[in-house]
Amino acid sequence: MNLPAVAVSQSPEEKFREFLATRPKSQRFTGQQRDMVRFIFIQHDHFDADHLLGEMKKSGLTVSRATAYRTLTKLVEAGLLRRLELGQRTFYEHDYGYPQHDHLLCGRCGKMIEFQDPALEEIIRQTALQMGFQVAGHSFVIKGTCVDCNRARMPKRKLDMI
Amino acid sequence: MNLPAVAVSQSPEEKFREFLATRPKSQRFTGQQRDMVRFIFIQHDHFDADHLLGEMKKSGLTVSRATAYRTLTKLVEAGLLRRLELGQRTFYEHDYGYPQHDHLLCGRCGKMIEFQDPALEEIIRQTALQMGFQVAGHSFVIKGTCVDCNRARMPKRKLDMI
DNA sequence: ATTCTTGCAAAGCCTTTGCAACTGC
DNA sequence: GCAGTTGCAAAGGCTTTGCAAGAAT
Repeated sequence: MNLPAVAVSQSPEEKFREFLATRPKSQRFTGQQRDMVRFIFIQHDHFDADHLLGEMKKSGLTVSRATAYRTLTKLVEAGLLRRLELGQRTFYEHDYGYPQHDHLLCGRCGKMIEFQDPALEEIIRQTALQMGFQVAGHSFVIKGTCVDCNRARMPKRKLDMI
Repeated sequence: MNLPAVAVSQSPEEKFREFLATRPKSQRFTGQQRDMVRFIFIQHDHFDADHLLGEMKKSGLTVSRATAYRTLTKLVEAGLLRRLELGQRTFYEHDYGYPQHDHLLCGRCGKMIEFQDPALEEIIRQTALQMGFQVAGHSFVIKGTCVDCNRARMPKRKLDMI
């Protein structure tokens, strides 16, 4: 958890119930969905479907792969999760109760580091204006090597010399 | 072709030959590879493997799917092509002889619009500095609806009113 | 001649889907 | 009880790979 949370009045579970109830054709809130929402919002991780299934199973919760994918899609539609497309894999992270941000991705350890920069919004706004483009969203990932992996790779002296 | 090309002294084909010859274990330049390099650099498109195979076949050039993928990988390693990961698909575009830039992606027609903004470099530099992150590259895509698709969807009057 | 490349088909990965059984509402 | 959800297994879409035949140096 890198960035300060955003104040929200409803629990993720409540918000999801509400979302389901107010859909064009009302949808149901099931036990598996409840387990998933709770499990996902206990911790603040970036995760993919496979990772989630593994962790839930470890905790004694059972959800089928198909249901996991189907529910993740709904959670995104509900505004609870944000989808991150990295390479060929899809990752998810909290959207509800968490500020908009972007990521640095370490190619060595796979760690994702969050950051915010208001200047980015401005670039997007300006570019869109100039191009007559109507923005729906964006994806921005800086790739490289994180501090820890850098330190591990490079002798201390060399770092001092820089 | 949106942005002005960058002056280069070698043809893409020459550059690729040189790349192959100077690899740790020297690699060969084959007929299929030559066909691909030439074909790719005749036009300035964003394309994926499937699209490339289709267009080449139309032009009477034959390359197997496996070879296409293998050669595209080498062209990226050689610095001739840049890889763009969009959703689950991988796209390619010219890197050699073409300036660094980012993209707007229209969700309706799939068009990719290129743009440059020096402020982005600065954001990357600053963020990396602050996080002790060593940058290797980045991917930045603004998603939404392009001018043409906007016009097509919206009655003219409404546009005038804005 | 040697060693790398090609093409085919098979396999890999992640994700989606058809369908019968099941379960919220 | 009706309509939406689950789980299974099968299928999908894109990419990679093992291997024998072919080509570049």
